[in-house]
Amino acid sequence: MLDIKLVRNDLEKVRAGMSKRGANVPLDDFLKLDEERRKKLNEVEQLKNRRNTVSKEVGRLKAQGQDASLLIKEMQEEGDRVQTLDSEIRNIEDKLLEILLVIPNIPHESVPVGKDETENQIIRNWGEPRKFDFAPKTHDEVGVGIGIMDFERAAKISGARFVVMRGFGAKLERALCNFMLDLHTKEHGYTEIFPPFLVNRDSLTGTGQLPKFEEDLFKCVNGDYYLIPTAEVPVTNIHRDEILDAAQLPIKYAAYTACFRAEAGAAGRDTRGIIRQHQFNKVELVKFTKPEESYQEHEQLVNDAETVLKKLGLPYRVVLLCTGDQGFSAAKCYDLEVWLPSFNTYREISSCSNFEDFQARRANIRYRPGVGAKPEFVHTLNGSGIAVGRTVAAILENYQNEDGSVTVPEALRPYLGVERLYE
RNA sequence: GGAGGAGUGUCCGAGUGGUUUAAGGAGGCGGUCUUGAAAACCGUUGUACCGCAAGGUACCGGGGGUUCGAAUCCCUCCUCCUCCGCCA
Repeated sequence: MLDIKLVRNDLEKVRAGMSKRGANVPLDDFLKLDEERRKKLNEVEQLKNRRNTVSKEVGRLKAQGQDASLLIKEMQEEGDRVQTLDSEIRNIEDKLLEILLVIPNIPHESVPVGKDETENQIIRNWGEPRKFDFAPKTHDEVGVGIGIMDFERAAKISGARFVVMRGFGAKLERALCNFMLDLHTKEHGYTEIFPPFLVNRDSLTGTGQLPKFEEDLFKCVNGDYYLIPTAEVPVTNIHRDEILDAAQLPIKYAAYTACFRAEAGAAGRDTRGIIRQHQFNKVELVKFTKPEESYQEHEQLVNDAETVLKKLGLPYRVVLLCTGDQGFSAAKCYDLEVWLPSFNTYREISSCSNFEDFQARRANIRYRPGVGAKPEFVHTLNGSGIAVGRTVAAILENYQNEDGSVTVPEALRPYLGVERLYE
């Protein structure tokens, strides 16, 4: 959510930000409503002031046994006006909030202006895509081949975009989760969190998924619960409506969760394999920082996520998303893209965003800069550290052998207990 | 799911319609005293919104209502505790 004062006082900056994104928002309606609200607020507060004064006088008169019926009668009439104004103001505030909640964040100045993913900027590459002396298979061919993935039974049990992982496949998922959590908690200083997978509306509004992206979410039919699309939601909302100590910052959390996405609008895309599933595992990194430190923490967050790929020996590149490709809440976002031989290209495996105070304002997450100082909004950041399902796909494709077996990356051997996966 | 109890400021805690602009205590901050510290004493200590300012308005779990006036009365929702039932 943008600062209402920024919209009011620096409309041009907001307009420029929106146009860089290609977003169309009703800013003029907003300003008109805002002005109307202030006008009515002024009037009603004056009336209330009078009412408060007169009511005290009534109390005083009654305490002295005197008649106050004249004053009471007078206030009865004003009461109606107060009630009307109050409800009008509530109405306007609802509308203002409604608009404010669907305005995306303003991109940071370092973000390249562009309309879609073709204008993203490649920042750096790591590792050399392997040259195969045989025709590499797709990850699902490899997985099905060695009996660790079962799509047919998953379709029977649940439907399309699900997979049953079996034996060392299941163990590989678990090993990767543990490997990533160990890395981030032991070497990068994150505190491990295991949050709820079902959250309420307020949490999803806090991080920006609601009200605009309801169709991407799975909603429970009984109770006001949604399945989390990412651990970002429950973990960021841990500190909703809180005032944090400056000394605590930055707060760094790492969380494993399953993630659930409806993939509305992705029909026909990535239907093969486990690249795009309704349910997938992810280790997520979340930070709460002081505003002046968030961009430096953002770079470090990207490094922390990159370390996972480096240790696994998976070639990847870092991409800075352009204004038109950024998520709704982000001010700046880097994607990590891993090399997938069967696609003959890099595919997103991690997304690391700085939201500045956009989420903090929605979720009311503040900190006190010093003793007695006024609370200010923190900056929130998060990034995949990293998506487990896509990592499985990347390992199966990059580490496959001609006989259909898969070499286990060295970093994972202590977790899996074997050096090679085969049928 | 059923029955009962409870939610007050950073914390504890008083307060069932009118000087409550929320008592009192603890903690924090500032000061006096002291070589220093402790103790004692004095002062101070929430958030948001409107306003150039003076100032005003709102907030006692959330929302709505009654009333000239609500922490206090009514409705509704949420959370926590106790007991019962069910349950991994």
